[in-house]
Amino acid sequence: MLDPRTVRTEPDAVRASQTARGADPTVVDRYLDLDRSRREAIAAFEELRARQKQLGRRIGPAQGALKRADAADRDQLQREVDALLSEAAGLADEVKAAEARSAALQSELDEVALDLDNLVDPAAPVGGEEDFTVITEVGEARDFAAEGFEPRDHLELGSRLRAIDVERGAKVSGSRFFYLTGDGALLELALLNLAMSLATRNGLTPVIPPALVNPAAMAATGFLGQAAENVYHLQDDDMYLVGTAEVPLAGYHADEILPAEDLPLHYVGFSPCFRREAGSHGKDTRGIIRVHQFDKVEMFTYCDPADAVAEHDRLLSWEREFLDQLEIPYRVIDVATGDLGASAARKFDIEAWIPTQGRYREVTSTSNCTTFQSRRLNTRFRAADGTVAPVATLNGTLVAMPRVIVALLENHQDANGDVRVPAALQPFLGGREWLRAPQ
RNA sequence: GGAGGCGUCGCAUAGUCUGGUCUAGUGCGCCCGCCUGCUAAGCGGGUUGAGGUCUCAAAGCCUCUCGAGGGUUCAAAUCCCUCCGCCUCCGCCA
Repeated sequence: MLDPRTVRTEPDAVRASQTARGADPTVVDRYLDLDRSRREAIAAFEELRARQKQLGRRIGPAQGALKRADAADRDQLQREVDALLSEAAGLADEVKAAEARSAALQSELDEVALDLDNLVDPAAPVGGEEDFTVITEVGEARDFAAEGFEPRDHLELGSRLRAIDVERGAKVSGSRFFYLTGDGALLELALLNLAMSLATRNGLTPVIPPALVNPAAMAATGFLGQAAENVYHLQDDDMYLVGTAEVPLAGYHADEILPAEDLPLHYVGFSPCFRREAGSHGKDTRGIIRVHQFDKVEMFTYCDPADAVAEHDRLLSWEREFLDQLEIPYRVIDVATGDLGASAARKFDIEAWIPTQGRYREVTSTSNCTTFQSRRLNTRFRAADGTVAPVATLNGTLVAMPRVIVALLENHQDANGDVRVPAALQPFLGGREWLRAPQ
């Protein structure tokens, strides 16, 4: 949700931002029209309501006087009370009508406001999905030809190691489900522990949140908008399965005013993630690149909006630190305006090199949502001078398990199909240097 | 799943039975000022959030806000309904 004052005072900037995203800029004008009508309706209602209150305050005393009155005064007072009551009754109807009109315009405005995406950061590259800019490339893709063997893909490696089982996943749950077994299961736990130790060393607070949330939490994070078709909904209980820990971490401080001295707040949540993957039939059908359920470690920051850009860089640096430790080649891209998602002003993706695909694939993503998300969540902070204002929120992936496992297996395989364990991960795998197929 | 109790402006509490004098009182905490070698005490004032209006801005004025949403009424913290949360007891259960 944008600040209404921004739309009012800088409509051109909002239009330009919408255009950069490939979204509709004329929403701004519909918004401004409705906003004007709404404010007129509020003024009309409040004026009537004030009159009603003034009138109402005279009724009690008048009735009291009537009760105590002598017979002589009674008729006169009775007439006065009756007059007051009938005037108040008429006014009550007007108030009710004016209030209804004002409420109707408010909800219309709220509806239109949903079509206004966050203002893009001027630093973000303008364009569509393909117009990202590459910020940096780290590490080098192995030359398997020079090493004299053809790399196996993650599913082949995972099956050989008895680490990944998609057949039984499909048997029990359907396509896009999988089991991690043996070293596969241990590998996820090792990645989790490495991530958590890195996060706590950097001062983040670990959180294990609920993965099932109510409609308010889901809506406030914006996932019931265009992403709604990818969200699992439990009809009987009207609950949603989260697609990321961002949802419960964002909802954590909803409707709160945080003391400025507590900021920035850094959380790191570990949760299962559920995604329906509607509309991606036929895409990434092999292996565990795209699945309906996986586990993820997600960072979430609440901060003073003035610090948001610096905090965004911190999240990115923590993501990079993690991949550096896994010795996986990757590149960092600055996502283009057309591919940001409604909440983000700017987004950096880290893409790991996947040898058997011969290209980079997204493994983590970090977004600066500025105050867009917090306005809907109603999460604010009290500055030193006592003023209250929306906080900025940012999120970033530390580990999305399946994709990191894919990158790890493929990049660290040897000619036999065994997989080298990077040094940083060894302490979390009982000191083992290799994952080898069981006999 | 069943029965009962509770939810008030940071915290604690009054008000709800019996609707209007609640423009929500009081204590504590916090902030400002006075007083004072300093500190404490004492004295005075302030202290929810949102929206609207006015304004360069502020002050001011108005409306809403007593867990949430509806209803009754000229008028709701107060009466009625639904929902949410917490507590106690019973049942079931990892």
